[in-house]
Amino acid sequence: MAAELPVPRCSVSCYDDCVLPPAKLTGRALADDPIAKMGTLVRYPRGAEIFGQDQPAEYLYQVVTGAVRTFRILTDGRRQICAFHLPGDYFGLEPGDQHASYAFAISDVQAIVTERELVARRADRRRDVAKQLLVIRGKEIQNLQDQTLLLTKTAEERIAWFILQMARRTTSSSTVSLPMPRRDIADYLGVTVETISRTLGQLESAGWIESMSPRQIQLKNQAALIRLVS
Amino acid sequence: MAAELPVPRCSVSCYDDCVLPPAKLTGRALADDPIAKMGTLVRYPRGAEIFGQDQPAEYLYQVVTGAVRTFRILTDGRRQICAFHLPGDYFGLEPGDQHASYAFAISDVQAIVTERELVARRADRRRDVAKQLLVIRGKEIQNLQDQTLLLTKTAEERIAWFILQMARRTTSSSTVSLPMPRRDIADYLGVTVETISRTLGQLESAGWIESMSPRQIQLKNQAALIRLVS
DNA sequence: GTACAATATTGATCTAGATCAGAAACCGCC
DNA sequence: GGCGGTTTCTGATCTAGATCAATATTGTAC
Repeated sequence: MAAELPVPRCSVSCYDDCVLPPAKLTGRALADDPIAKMGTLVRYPRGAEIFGQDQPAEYLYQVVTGAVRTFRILTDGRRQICAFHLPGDYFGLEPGDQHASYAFAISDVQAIVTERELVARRADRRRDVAKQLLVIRGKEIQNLQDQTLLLTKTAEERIAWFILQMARRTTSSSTVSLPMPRRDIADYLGVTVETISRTLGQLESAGWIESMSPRQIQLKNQAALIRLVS
Repeated sequence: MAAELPVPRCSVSCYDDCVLPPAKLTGRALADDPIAKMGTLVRYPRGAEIFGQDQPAEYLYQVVTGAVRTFRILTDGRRQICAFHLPGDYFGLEPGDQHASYAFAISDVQAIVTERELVARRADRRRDVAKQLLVIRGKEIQNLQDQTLLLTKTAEERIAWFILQMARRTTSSSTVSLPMPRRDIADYLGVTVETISRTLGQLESAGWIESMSPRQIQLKNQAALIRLVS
């Protein structure tokens, strides 16, 4: 399952249509981002392990296309999804020098992979690199704050929030793609898959969303969803 | 309620015995910590507001004595405690330039207060300052990861975890002090005060803890608590 | 296309913890 | 010390969402 770092092949995936076209983000990343410029583009096939918990954290990753989940396995066997990483997002910059989570490719993934040590050395000399590292951690803090806030809310609020967040992070059209299976969403929001299903059903009955397929939903009444998460 | 920055007075508090004697931590902070050296010591009386949500985040704080809570007020009126800050802990280094939370003194507090702009300028020139900022954010990420993990667990596990964490963060003796009221613990752990009370009662019946007073408990069977949070 | 496995939905119970209500303990103050 | 407000504890219900169980749908491989 583990993918060696240079994996220069990419199978065709049924989820390819679920993810954001990478063009503009790659452009931004390569132009404005001092770290991405240092790295090399690596491809991971769907389901591949990008890194494992407790492995040495040697690389820093930025998603270019596809979707990545990072998660931890708890002692009771439960799985906690830490985050979903979409094009433009960084992951793998752990507080320690060991990965605190697993990272797997949800769909086929292209990512810019940079040696952490190289980044660290560069940050010593260049302020913009040091600044960028601080910004990456700042974003991660905000995501975690959102997640903790979320975990104190009702299932309906969590799921509405998740849909809106995915809408914001992927295409801005009213069609939201959920590249990950229900199990992942459940483990991220701290509810069961059954609750996800039921609640999506309720939101659809209310006429606020419409499900095209399990991985593709339409926003019919975004304002109502926003009011719900307020 | 808002405390102007130089508040050079300190009333005597009944909670003074609940907090860690500051000597060794202050020593470490001033000696090893390149940021703390830049700041000035400020006192806040119990209950004082240190900063408010949406205020410009001009300062960075490090607790020297006492305890601070940071929290957010949600749109539904509920209060979410973000963190408790004990001697040695930094707070106020927001991802943005506005505070995302309130900070209040739980007991009388002494804190080293440093201008963020000064820190930022210094970080441009000195690698150790830039590094320290990254470390502070790294610690915050770990705390938030712990909290998200916690919020998916049962009330008993959350409370046992909280006691152990407080034991670790304050004196290492078997007596744990909880300087904050039950309401704060409840809002931090995402349970009700009633559940806190009942669960502490259960832990006491099990012979794992013994409550000296509401704010002071003895660990009778630390191993059992650790097994519980595993 | 057909078949099989994985994923998602729907239905019927059960329970941890919320909520509501009140009693007891504690603290600061005079 | 005794008083009044806050904090904590205890008891009785209620409910959101978990769990258990079965069915339906979807995607993949042949």
